[in-house]
Amino acid sequence: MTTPETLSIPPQYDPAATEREWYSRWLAAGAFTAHTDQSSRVGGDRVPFTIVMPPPNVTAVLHMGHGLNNTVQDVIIRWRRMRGDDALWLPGTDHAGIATQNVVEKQLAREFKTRFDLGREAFIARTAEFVSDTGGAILDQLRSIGASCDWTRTAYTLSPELSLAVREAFVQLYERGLIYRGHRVIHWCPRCLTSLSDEEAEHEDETGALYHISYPLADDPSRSITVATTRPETMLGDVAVAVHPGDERYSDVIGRALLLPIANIEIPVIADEYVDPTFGTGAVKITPAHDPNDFEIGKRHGLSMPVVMSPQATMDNGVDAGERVPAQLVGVDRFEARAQIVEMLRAAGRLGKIETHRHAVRHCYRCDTVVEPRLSDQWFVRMAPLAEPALEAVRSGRLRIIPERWEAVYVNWLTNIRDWNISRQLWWGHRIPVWYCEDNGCVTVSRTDVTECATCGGAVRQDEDVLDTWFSSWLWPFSTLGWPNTDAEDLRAFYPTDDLVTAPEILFFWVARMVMAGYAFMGDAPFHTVYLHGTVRDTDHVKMSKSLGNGIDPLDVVRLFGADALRYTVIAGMGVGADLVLDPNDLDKSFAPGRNFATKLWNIGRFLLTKVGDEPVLDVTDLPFWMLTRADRWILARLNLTIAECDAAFGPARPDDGDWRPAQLRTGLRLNEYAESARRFVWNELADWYLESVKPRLVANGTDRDTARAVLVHVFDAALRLLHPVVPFITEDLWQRLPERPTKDSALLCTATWPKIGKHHQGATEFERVREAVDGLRALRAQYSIPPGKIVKAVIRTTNDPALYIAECEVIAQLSRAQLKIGGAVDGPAAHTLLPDGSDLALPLGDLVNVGEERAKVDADLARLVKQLTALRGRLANEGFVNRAPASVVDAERVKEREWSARADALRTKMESFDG
RNA sequence: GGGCGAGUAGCUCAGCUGGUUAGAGCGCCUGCCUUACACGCAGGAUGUCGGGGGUUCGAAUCCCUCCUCGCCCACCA
Repeated sequence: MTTPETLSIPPQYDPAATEREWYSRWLAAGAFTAHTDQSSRVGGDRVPFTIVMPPPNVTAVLHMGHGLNNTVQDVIIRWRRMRGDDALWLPGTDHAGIATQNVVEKQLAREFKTRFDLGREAFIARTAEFVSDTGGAILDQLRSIGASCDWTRTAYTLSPELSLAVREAFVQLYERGLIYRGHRVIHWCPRCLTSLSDEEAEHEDETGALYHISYPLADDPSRSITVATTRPETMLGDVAVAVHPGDERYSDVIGRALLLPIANIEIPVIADEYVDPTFGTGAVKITPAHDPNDFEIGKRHGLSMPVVMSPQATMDNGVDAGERVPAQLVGVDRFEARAQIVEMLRAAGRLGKIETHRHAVRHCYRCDTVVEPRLSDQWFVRMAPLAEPALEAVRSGRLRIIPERWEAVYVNWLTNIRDWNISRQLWWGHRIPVWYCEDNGCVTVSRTDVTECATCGGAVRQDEDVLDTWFSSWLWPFSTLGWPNTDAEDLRAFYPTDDLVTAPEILFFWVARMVMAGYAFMGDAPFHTVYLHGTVRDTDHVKMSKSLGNGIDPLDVVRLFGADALRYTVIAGMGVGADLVLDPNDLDKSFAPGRNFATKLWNIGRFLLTKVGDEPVLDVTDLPFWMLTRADRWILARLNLTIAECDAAFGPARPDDGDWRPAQLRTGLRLNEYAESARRFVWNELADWYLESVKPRLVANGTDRDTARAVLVHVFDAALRLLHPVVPFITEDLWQRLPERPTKDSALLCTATWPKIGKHHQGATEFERVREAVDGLRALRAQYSIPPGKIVKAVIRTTNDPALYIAECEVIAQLSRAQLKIGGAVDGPAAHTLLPDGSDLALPLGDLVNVGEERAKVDADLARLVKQLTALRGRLANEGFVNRAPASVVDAERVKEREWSARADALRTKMESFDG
């Protein structure tokens, strides 16, 4: 037998070594691997629970946003794993078309090269090499925060398997008439040299100018029409000026010609309902190739559509432009051209007033360049038919979004959905599976590569463009499981998945589109719950980002405090859907909650384990009622309550019968409440009360020691299970050190079962009376400034069953440092406290009376000063000025110190005489 | 322009469908290195729950209104 003293538990918890050790043991045991054949959907005996990880960009480096996102997923998946589900958390990365291409192009730029110098094949090879060298590093980083992903199923959007899915999806949609090639004005990034979807061109409010330009009538130069524009450089592409058909100011000029300044071209005045006669001058210049509205008007009126800018957004005579752009402007950047054209107009006397104007300008979401509307040929997905089932999913309760308020945003977007431009003029991505015949121009859309024209056998050429990155991401919940092979075991076992955890920023980019794809290709929603968490921000509430330099590297936090501290801080500190505010300049403070809790947990374990020893313990359920003390029954009851609270906070894992009932829509996944319940139990109940009260029982030999050991181990075992999802490493390490016990059901805590609510014992709340007595005594001690070391005598006179207090006398004495007498008279003056059960708690005062009064007086005198100081100090400390307090504060502090030290001396003298 | 969210202790935030004395962490104050833990223990202070109305026996919680922030969406040139 090993005696408690010989057990070796390091006094300091070493996160680095512990985390490395346990993570590799979990991996070695295959603890994270889901088992296809265990899924109840294919005849197994476990209900599947699946989360697909939002794939980070393959070249990404872990930041706090990832840390938060993946911690949430890990807490959920570990919870389900312990609940006995066939839990699958499927990890992977996204090839991230534009983002990755940009990274490699930047590398090339340092070598003074462009991708065109390399050519398409060499560029793709180089990018692929870069990705295979450095890519996926983020997945390794996720291991260090404890992510329990099934790494055997790691996916990548550009892998052969997923590329097959992409091609299948494209062809299917084309065959269903949902993909088409369109000729229209799209958002064009002149830096990335590609088109963008509406979602990728982000609005940003900017102060610009509204330039008024007068266009003279061709046949009467004395008259002119004034138009207003924020983009004068596009005037060279004007093909008309439009007015409202009912606008009397212009009724006589409709149909007549205007002379477009600079270009010196005649353009007509046309009438169109689109024009708002009350806005500006009521006349609008029409530039069909560089404005989506003008494009529509142009189509209605059969106007030509001259392109006057190059793809790089320099002025240029493009398609249909003739010589509109004068030689001096060709090649000039659009913003420089704007300035020059304004000057030219001024010189020609055609420039009117210039007003400052606030308006939204669209920017490229990858490089922030101002997007240029541009006429071109692109591939589009017809979205309205796809949106229908996605809307129905939310309306019927098949799909819930947490927090609920995002549902309205989701519905609004889907209701007003526009077609999705999916072609990108990039090289890094899935090439569009369309081939054009060189001879007859016929188009072949194919699942397999095409080498010759199907009709004429002539040479074919594949479409040069690649697909939007999100065209592969939207297939993620099923492409990663084996689709388009609909017989794939994983697909049958795990689709539909369960929860999707992500940030609201990609609700449209990704989440809504996944729902649409789920219905379009699998006939069902890809998941039943979308959990949208907040954003990580700094103390100024600015979103953390590497470029702003206000980020926190999660790996720094892991290094300093351990992964558990990071995880606990993040989970406990974040309400559902709320942002998480952390201070990048004070990691100690930001992660104190997690660090402190991990240390506390370690110390609880260290104490408990050394006292309990390593002989096997009894099963607590076998212990007869009479062997349990009040403290035992109380802590067992608190454990039951805590389990219930944790279960309630997590909520139902899935809807009972396919659809969520209205009452369930807002329940569950309150991870902060779960963490707080578990923390409160181990710290404020187990450590502060039970552990303290059980100390004497553990040093004495006999059956009561065994009872205490059994309860202690049982309760701590359960607590570690409850805490495991949020702090997996430290709980696993402590759990492994617990002595042999009948309830140990797994070699690893990681795969052990979630605690169940145990037997309810009679009188489980009686221990509360002990707590109240101790609280009462402690309060009296504080009130009368009794030194901590001094043992006082106290008397409890109870109208209830005095046996309760008698039996717990030792515990009360231990916790309050009082010699307790039950019943009897009190000699001389005494301080009294009425306990909640009606008992009278009396503390004989002797000489203490005066001390108490004096103390009360001092307190009253200084209360206001202290109050003000506290507030002021708090504010100053918070602003970092704690050492530079204004003189008045320092003075006030001094006064207070002097007062206190004088009074304290007097008190001390009195106390000493009392002690003697 | 439309929609949504937030405003609760010095700071960051919980407080769900209205019900004892409004909570936590950090910070602050007092006292303790009490052989598990000073990243701790014990005790303590601090809130006209953004302002103003209303509903109710009762409101931080429901309704109206105003103020201040933040986010999302949007083709008025």
